[in-house]
Amino acid sequence: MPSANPELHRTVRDRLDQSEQRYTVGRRAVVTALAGADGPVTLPELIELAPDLAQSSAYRNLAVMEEVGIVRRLVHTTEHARYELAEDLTEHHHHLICASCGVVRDITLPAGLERKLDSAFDELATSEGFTLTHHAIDLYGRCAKCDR
Amino acid sequence: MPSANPELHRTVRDRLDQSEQRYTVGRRAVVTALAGADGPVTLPELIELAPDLAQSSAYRNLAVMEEVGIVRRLVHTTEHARYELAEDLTEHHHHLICASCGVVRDITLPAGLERKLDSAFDELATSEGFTLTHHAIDLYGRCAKCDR
DNA sequence: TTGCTTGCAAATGATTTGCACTGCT
DNA sequence: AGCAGTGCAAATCATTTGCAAGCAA
Repeated sequence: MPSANPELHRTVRDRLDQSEQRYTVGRRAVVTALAGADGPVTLPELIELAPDLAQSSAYRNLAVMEEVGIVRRLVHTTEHARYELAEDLTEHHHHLICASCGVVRDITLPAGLERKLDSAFDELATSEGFTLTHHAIDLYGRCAKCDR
Repeated sequence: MPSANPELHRTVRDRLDQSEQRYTVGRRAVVTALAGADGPVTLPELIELAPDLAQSSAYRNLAVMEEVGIVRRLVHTTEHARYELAEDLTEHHHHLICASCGVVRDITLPAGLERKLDSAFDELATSEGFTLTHHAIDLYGRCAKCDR
């Protein structure tokens, strides 16, 4: 997160309060570390940023704060990895993911939109010094079955 | 993948040949299973679709075929999960990922583009019976450091 | 034959959990 | 005091690997 929101800690505390959770030193350390990083952080990185925190506490605090909506964990699934055929063997597509049951469905965007995206993405990446190879878009929601 | 490409197996065999790899029964079973699924598949699912395959062989075949570019594994990182603050605590952003060194940098798209995407995504999801909550876009490439 | 592939069982490594202790409230 | 939070070490679970046997070139 580029710039730390000054009210961040207050907001976090409020949100924890609402869930009858405390804003402990360890949790504050996690939030501060995440807020100071310029991208999502792995657990070893987090512990490097907050060396006083035990590994297990880091995991536990992350879990609590994820539950309460303060932290986001970036993986498609907690459990098993997912595999698919390479794109040049199929066709360019993206994923529609049900946050409730976990199904993942392939979807295709309109060609015009994809073209527009490609150039926008390229421009952005170039300005950051990256050479792009591909992109992935995940849409999260609830599927018809889980929605009722 | 909705419909199985009839030349799929030929292409796969060619690609394996080029890397001095064999197209064995087990590998064919993996490809057939992936081609028949309507989305990316977990390992337990794969084994259900190809029951004669031992778990370890499934993993090994997936690894070989990923190496050769036949299979794609959908995870942000093989090793540690990554965490970040929830979006309502920061701001809506996406990720620029270096495929070589693994760094992940936050990026922001032009507001106009985001708006356009939102409506396009919503429309698409709705037509599939999904109610969208959010989306994630990952741009993959090589960072300046790894690129030279 | 020669070497890649397989299955099984054991090893590895990230994440989780039991338990006793510490520290808020 | 009472209970949530912590650290440590042990447990779990997905994935990987060693090894002996099977199969293709």
